[in-house]
Amino acid sequence: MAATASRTTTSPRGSAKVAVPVTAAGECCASVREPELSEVDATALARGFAALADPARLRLLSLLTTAEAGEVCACDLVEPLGRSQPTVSHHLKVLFEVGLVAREKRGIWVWYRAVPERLDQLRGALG
Amino acid sequence: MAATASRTTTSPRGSAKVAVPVTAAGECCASVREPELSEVDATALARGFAALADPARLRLLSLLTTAEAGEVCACDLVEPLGRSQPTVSHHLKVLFEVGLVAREKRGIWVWYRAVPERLDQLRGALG
DNA sequence: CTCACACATTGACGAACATCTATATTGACA
DNA sequence: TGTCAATATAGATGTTCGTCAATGTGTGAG
Repeated sequence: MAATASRTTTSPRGSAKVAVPVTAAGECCASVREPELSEVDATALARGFAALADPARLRLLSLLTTAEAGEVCACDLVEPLGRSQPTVSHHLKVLFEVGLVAREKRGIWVWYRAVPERLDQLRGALG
Repeated sequence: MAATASRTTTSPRGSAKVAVPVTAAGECCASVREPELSEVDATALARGFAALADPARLRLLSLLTTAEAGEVCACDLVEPLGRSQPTVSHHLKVLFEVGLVAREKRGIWVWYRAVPERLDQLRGALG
């Protein structure tokens, strides 16, 4: 029950805006600053932030974004992370699936690099 | 095993940087752009992003940040969210505990507002 | 004092997650 | 072809999370 319709008491300042949003479902840049963020857009955004909601993945991103070569061999990510190889592989997969990192297989090794455009996209959703 | 030390094969370009970071543990603004983000900083950051990793909470933030009055009564958040009152209360608590929203009790009602500085802080951590 | 309402807390339950060990897959080289 | 190294996948396990119904807490009206 909205406060505006309740009791005989003084209502707490007119009810919340219900302005119908223009937010197209598949739009490029949903943001928290948009009125009435749709459930669909919110779910997509949440998936992005969920990928950032783990210390191991944040540290992976840190290692990748600050790598002077712009890319790092997966084999050089295991030890600094202090987790098992399968765990690191798992986290890299999560980051890859949400588009935060790209990978390229060269011979035996797989090289990972950050995708700054995707980071910017998520940053944009916060402001 | 780092690729640099393995086999007789051509090693994949010198091993990753191991530069000791200056990142003070309790520092204000840890970021993914910092080299060797510490586990402690990463965990703190991850907690922040975890609060953003849910559609319901993102929609709550959207409702709060775009409220023209700058604040919204909790009673006006339940229906637009399409979740039960206890669930909405739970999500507001999560947002409150990570500092993304502030609350003020006035009489029967509780008014919530977004804390843009905190949002900016998380945004800063991405760039 | 008592009732009705706003909001928070509790407890339960299923889903999702982080991590590990073990194993499969892929590519290089002898 | 067979072996070894780098990654990925599978399966298992303990933990965290989102949700709701039920209940508790506090506040204003009568």
